[in-house]
Amino acid sequence: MGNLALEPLDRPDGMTTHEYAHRRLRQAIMVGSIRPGESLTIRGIAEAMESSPTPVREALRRLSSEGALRVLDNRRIMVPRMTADRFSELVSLRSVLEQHAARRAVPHITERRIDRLAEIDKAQDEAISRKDNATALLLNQEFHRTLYTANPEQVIMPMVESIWLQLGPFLGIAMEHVAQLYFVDRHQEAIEALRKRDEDAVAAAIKADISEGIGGFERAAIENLLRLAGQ
Amino acid sequence: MGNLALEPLDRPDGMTTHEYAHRRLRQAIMVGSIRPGESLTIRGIAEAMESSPTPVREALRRLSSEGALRVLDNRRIMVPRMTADRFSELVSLRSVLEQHAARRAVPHITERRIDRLAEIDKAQDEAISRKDNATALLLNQEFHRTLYTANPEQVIMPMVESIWLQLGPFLGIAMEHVAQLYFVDRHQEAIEALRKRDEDAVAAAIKADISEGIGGFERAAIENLLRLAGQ
DNA sequence: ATTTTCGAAATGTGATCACAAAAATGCTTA
DNA sequence: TAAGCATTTTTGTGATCACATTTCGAAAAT
Repeated sequence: MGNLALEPLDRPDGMTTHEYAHRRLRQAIMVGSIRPGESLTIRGIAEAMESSPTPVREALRRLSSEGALRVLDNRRIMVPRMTADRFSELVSLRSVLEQHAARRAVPHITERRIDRLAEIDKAQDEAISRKDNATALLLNQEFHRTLYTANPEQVIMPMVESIWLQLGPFLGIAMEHVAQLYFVDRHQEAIEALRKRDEDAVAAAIKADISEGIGGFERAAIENLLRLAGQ
Repeated sequence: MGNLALEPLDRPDGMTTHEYAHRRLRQAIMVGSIRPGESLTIRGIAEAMESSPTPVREALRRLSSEGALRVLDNRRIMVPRMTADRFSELVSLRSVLEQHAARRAVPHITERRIDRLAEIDKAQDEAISRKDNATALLLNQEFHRTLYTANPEQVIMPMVESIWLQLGPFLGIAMEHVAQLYFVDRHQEAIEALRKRDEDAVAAAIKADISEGIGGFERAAIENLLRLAGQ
């Protein structure tokens, strides 16, 4: 039904349609432009991106495996609704997972990569100071991703991305209803710990970054926010 | 191509073909009957289970999101090969993830469920004593799953299942080349800790269960095993 | 004997169609 | 006005087909 708010995305040559559909839907879910609870139709998406059901279905299956979508008993597909319990579960898992990812990255980190982290952090600070929440959020993700992908063996990253994707829609709602997002910056602390190759300190910085950042949402605040958004 | 070793699986009424294909392939990968490195073809699978490419493709996309399959640049699909590094990464992540899952389950555990855990553990002991490795492995999974699913909020379990799935093919190889699998039983310890609702003790039991169990594979042993299997 | 080349077969991909189930709509009835 | 019912539309699903790319195998050339 509703005309999806699917911003056209850059599509490199040779990218298959189902991969493109996956990327585009993923992006839309991540920034919260598909509202939780809203149900998606295969034909609707196919029409919106001028393709056909087959590749769209593949994209939807992948996204449901990634936790971004939920398949109901009626086979209807929707973005899962957030609850205070689910939020708490997601945040605590994110903390544990990312601390571990950070620890496993430390032995592989290079000075060059640490420099890149510093640059990303600087760009994020600038985005924050000009109140560009969306960009700041993206740069925050890039900071974390750049750290964890120092580890050449990538089994954790897809799981971290899955958590981000599941938290995304709620953050989208939060950004709509909260005047100014509160950004924490434990990144500098993490960078200093990385220079010393101090695993414990890096993990501690990541833990603080998450618990003081997204983990800072009080239970009552979450329920209030969801009520405001009509969820 | 190779005739897939796809054992027919029970198919409940109303189960869609793509879900059935997913289950069947998943099972085959989990027990290692599809060899790592062997490449799968969509048409081959479709023919083997007497269906058509469309639902098989959906199943394959899900499995690749779950880490069970890897899509190569040539778009060929295969079960990823194990390496000593990947194994270490998987096991350490499994430990962290399952300790956390166990902790989050404790507040929701009931005496009835603890009783069920005791029953599963007993059945596993029996399977071990009659050297039925395959059943023992399955019951071990069921023990862990029964514990973690006490938590009604299920965001961790799919990730744990993903880890198991990625470890599965290697365990299959191990079972072929090792005369007798060494099973640890820290389950009794976990059960006692659960009766006391002692989170730390439960987590410690799970950690020990994993590090002494699958984590007991020495690096050299893994490489040796892989060489034996022609990997 | 090894490498190269060229045609045939196999394969991934995406669009289309038919079918059955589910949802929506409009009408009738209490 | 509200509830029940039948019809129509929408939707998920799975099979089939056409097309482009890749892979494979045999023959030819070095």
